[in-house]
Amino acid sequence: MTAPSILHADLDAFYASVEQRDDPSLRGRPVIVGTGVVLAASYEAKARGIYTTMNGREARRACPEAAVVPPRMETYSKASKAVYEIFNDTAPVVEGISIDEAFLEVGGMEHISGTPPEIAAALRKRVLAEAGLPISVGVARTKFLAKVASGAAKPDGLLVVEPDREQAFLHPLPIQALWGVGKVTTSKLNGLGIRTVGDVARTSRVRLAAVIGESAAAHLADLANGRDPRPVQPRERRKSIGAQSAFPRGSRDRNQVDSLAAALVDRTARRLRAAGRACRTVSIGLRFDDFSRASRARTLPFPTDQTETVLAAVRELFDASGEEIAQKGLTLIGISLGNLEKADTVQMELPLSERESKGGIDNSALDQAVDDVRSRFGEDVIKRASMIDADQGTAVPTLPD
DNA sequence: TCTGGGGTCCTAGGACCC
DNA sequence: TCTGGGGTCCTAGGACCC
Repeated sequence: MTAPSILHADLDAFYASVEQRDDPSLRGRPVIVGTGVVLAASYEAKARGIYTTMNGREARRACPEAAVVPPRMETYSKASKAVYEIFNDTAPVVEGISIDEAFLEVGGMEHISGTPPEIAAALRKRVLAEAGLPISVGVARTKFLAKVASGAAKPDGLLVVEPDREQAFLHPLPIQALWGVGKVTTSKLNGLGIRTVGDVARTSRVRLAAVIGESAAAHLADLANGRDPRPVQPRERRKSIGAQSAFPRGSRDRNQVDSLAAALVDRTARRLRAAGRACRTVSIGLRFDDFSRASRARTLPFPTDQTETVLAAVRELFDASGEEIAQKGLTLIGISLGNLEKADTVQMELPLSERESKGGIDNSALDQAVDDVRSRFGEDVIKRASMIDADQGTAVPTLPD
């Protein structure tokens, strides 16, 4: 069996730790980040029963002595970048999972920086010294085991799972420890009398598949038996980008909804452009008074990064949901832009004369647009040009000569 | 516990293509 | 009285993650 060489590094109570780092008066005290809802709680607050997503009012009642601070997302983002620099300096392959956790592959580095447990210990020291933040690290043979190990090491700990201890470590854990097992899957498996990871390992794939489907069954059976062939690899670029906003129940007013949607589109489209990306699929998400949800999507025939174009699509989608919104009342709207591509396509609006739009197009308008783009951006920027029928949304591929 | 804001992945059916 | 089937794209919904 191969030796453990995968690290899972996970910053402890990340947002709260950043606050305690930046304000010494908060150290050693219960700290709650987020006013409306708890986004993060320091370990001192967790010890008093405070948890993430908890209602803010509830949290203050449970722990009146806690310091409640508003989130400072930019500061957390900066702190995360500093820690990722240390990750990248520590391992040749780093797979970022989120703002506060990552996998590191450190196999074959004995002669350079030591054994994986030694590297993990050094990493923890560096993150504390240079970023001022506590971090827990799990070391194991697979990603899943390393992740569970870092969780068991918390707070501010290091845990190495040796290959001959894997079963003893894993099997007593509740099934929620398995990646992909949440509330729904837990209750389905409990129905079969399955409560621990060991129970999953001892249950046949066929029996598992009968309640959770083929694919999930294979996945869980693998994890429960210590099989996890996924290598540590850098993440591909993000696949969607979005924003959402919740509000007090009962909003049905068309104008209110429209202006909030426009603000969300504006925010999201800015981020899209800042990332140098363009989207083809525009989706909206809705949550109603009764907490039911719905989504609508539309895929454009061309990629765009323009606020106006996205907003037009969003308005169409809201129009299609108008009746449902009026009936049920909204409590949340979200905008999501998917099918992201590199923003290397220019979309131009080209008004056609009535004769052209009714009686077929003679391409002279397109030629003109191609000339226009060439004069603005250079001779060889155009790889392909299409004409879009604005009413039907269909693209007519047309190659420029 | 009456529930934020950012994401990923999976399933399933229909359209459309060859 | 039945049937082609494989592949891709799109939409909608849902579970799950941090």
